[in-house]
Amino acid sequence: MNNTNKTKQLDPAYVCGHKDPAAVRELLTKIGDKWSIFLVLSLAKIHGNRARFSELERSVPGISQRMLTLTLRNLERDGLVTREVFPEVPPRVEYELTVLGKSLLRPLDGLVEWVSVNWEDVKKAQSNFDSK
Amino acid sequence: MNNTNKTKQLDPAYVCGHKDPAAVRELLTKIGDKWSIFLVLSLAKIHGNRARFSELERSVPGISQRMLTLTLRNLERDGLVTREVFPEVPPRVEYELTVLGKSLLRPLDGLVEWVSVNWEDVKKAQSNFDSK
DNA sequence: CGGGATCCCGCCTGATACTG
DNA sequence: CAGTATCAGGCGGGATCCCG
Repeated sequence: MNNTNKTKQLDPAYVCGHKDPAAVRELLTKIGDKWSIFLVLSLAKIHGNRARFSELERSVPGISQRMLTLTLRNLERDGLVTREVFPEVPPRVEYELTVLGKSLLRPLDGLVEWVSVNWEDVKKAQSNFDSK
Repeated sequence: MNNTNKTKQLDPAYVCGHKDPAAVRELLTKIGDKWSIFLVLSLAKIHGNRARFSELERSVPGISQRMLTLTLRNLERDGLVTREVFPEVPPRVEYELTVLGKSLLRPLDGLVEWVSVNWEDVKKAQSNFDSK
């Protein structure tokens, strides 16, 4: 948990002052990563939040084997997914969202919701900006 | 919202039963951008959500002039900030969060909150992972 | 003061090949 | 099947110079 606790829900100062901005930025960088969110969200919608390597590879078209591996490693390192290796032939490895990983889905949904509501405005602003 | 309901279940990019995945990813990429969030959050905590170029440069330590300019341009293009030039000598330019920009603070705060609560766990997971 | 224009390097990432 | 190893291209971003 955190120590300082001046919780003002929407006060911008809270956003900037209260918490280490580097940590926030680090998280957002992770989240902003193309493959990370696709993987987290893919796992989120899979039954049991669990899938093996090849399943994930198929469920995230366009991802290279390399990036799939690297991204999964990072997610594992961050404690967002678990990696379980089964000593079989051929080998089988399953990845699963942790409780921590699932908890991230909630704030993530907040952003997704924001996109649903405001994305058209953003696109409109963009095309308007570009036409000048 | 409006997009055709051709919900491709197998579309990897399809986000958890939500809208346009590319848009979500695009937003997250923007948000994940180091300087973008720092600028948005800086503006958020400034009185009137308004500041001039040099103020922002000072309030976001480490940002280069180039990135400040580029990032502000992008934010303006996305309709998140406005840019107002005053025909003076020396020139003065002020940037201000738009209503749209401010609305983004709310979901953003959700992530910040998540960091406050879970960041230690993430760090713990990381060091634990690294020590193996 | 608030940029625009260039140069340039590091790292991210994709493609390809190999392996337990 | 689930990776690792290696090479190469792109580009994000800093540093620098200049201008209205």
